[in-house]
Amino acid sequence: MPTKSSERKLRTFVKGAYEKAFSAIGPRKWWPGDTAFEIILGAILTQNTAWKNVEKAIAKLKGHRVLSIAALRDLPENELAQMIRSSGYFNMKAKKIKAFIQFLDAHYDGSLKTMGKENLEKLREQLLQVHGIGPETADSILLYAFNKPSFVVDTYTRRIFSRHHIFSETESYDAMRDFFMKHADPSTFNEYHALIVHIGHHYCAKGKPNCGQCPWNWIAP
DNA sequence: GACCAGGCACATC
DNA sequence: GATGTGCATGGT
Repeated sequence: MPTKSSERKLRTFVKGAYEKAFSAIGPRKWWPGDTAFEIILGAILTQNTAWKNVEKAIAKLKGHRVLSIAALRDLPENELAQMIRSSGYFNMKAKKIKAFIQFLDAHYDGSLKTMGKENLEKLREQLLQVHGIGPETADSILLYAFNKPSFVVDTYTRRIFSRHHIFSETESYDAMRDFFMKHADPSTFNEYHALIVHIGHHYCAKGKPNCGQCPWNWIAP
């Protein structure tokens, strides 16, 4: 149980980190993707995968003119898997994409527009029931495809903020999400996560706190 | 060749 | 509830 003064420090760090990062780096204008559906596909395809490999997969889908709900609904799973090879785990991800479309058809008559009218908590609960959609993917979809204020936590969030001793390296996903939901401004959730990913690319995967190479000055007071 | 990349499901203790 | 493992390509 954090004390009131430590709580205040954390809140200050969270707000300050965003402001520092924003002024150091500038707006990221995320998520990269033209439509809500493309964002959802990207969220699934980027699971534990470098974005560059996802771009190739999405380009291939576009090239075959199957980057739409209707086209992917009819495309056999094994053909879909081959098109998204570059994103890795392609058999699993093809199954996940199919599972999402089945969910959309079953609950929202295949309409993302209808789906977007549902409230955040209900949607999150439903998304987490879909095969292949865990907390990060669910929050990415909610925040970037549907503009709902659900903070996205990822491997970089854990890495960066644990190195700054804001929370432990083994902190649970929900605890970290709750932390940002409580301490950050909802209107910044979108940019905040985008900035974290940008910063994360500059933090060495292994490394001690303040190893001298990671750009601490981007967020530290 | 090792390690990493914007996770998740499932088995087992 | 914590811990371990399979999934897989592509860049450094």
